Amino acid sequence: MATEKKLNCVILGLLSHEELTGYQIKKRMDTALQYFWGASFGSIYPTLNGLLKAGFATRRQEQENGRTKLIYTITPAGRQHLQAWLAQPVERDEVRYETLLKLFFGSDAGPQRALEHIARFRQKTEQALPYLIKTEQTLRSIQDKGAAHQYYRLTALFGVKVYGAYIEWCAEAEQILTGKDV
Amino acid sequence: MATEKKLNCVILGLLSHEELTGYQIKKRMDTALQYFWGASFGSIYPTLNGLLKAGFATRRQEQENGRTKLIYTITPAGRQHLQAWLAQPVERDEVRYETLLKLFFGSDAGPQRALEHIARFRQKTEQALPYLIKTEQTLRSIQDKGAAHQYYRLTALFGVKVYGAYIEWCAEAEQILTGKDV
DNA sequence: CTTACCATGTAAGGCGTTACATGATTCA
DNA sequence: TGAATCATGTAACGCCTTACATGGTAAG
Repeated sequence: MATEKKLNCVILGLLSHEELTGYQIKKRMDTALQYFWGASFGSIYPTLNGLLKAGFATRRQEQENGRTKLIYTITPAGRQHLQAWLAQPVERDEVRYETLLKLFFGSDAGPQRALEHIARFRQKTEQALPYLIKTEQTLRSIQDKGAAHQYYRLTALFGVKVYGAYIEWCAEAEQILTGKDV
Repeated sequence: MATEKKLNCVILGLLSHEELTGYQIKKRMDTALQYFWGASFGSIYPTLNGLLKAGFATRRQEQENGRTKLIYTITPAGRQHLQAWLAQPVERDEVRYETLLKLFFGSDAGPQRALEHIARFRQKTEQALPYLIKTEQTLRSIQDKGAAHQYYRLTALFGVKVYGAYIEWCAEAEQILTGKDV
């Protein structure tokens, strides 16, 4: 079956928990999945159509205050497909840190430039960290109320750990670049 | 100029340090850049041709034991282009953790499955970590001999920190899933 | 009244992977 | 002699982002 398209599985996964519109799916990606997966509207809507055609989801229209919503629901076939994918080993985790690229090649540009890149990286990280910490704490407190919470918590914890490591690294990198390093 | 293609910059960056063949470039990506950037031959060779056409690199042929090598060298225009890119703020760092996806949606599949995914993730991480630690230590010891080493060290240190966080997370996640968590 | 948000989609174009195709050398 | 490594490239195909296109509602 030649490597399943991941976005299919992400969306199927989200739909396995609750009915959603395309717009809401995008919001989940920008919040709960933010630190480990992302997608744009331009890929979400066509993917939803693909899911429909494949019989993995159905949709219905609803009006809410004059706004038309297309609400997607996962089908039994969709659940089955998702479970099959979930059971398979991970093919590949991918990272692409442009920040590290700019540091790796940054010796000619000098420490000032490197420190700027690190500062921006730190800022983004520090901005996202409180959300992650709060999410992890919330999920911890309710993990006995619904099996899924424990699994969400796992991923939030990952974010907390990794973002924490980012911040530590920023501090050490700054020390090294300013010569305050041992 | 509509967002520079990153692989151009990665390759230009590598060439700014030393002359390389396409094959060697691939090797650098599989070792030194491994934990923050990757690319396949199918993208490297066409990109090298693009660099040639753009005037950012030149190449010459050499024979070594009957093997034909095409060795690429960065041009002044290439260096200038690289420096301009280096000076611009990072547009986006990207991560895509399939492992976390499988955990996030993994409640129906149960803890056993989740633990398997974590075990494989841990294994890959533990396998790569010694290389990172050794690299960081080596670069630390020689960072006064050549400015670039300090910048390499920064990225190796990033790898050490982040992979360390991965391992910590694996341990905690296992505790949570096996109910040994507080 | 205007900005932000809710809501859905298409089109163009770029980027990248996989698979294919070829061929030499080195080492066990 | 067979496997691994060195070495270069193309073609098909898929996936995704950006930009475009549209239109309603809520809040300040």
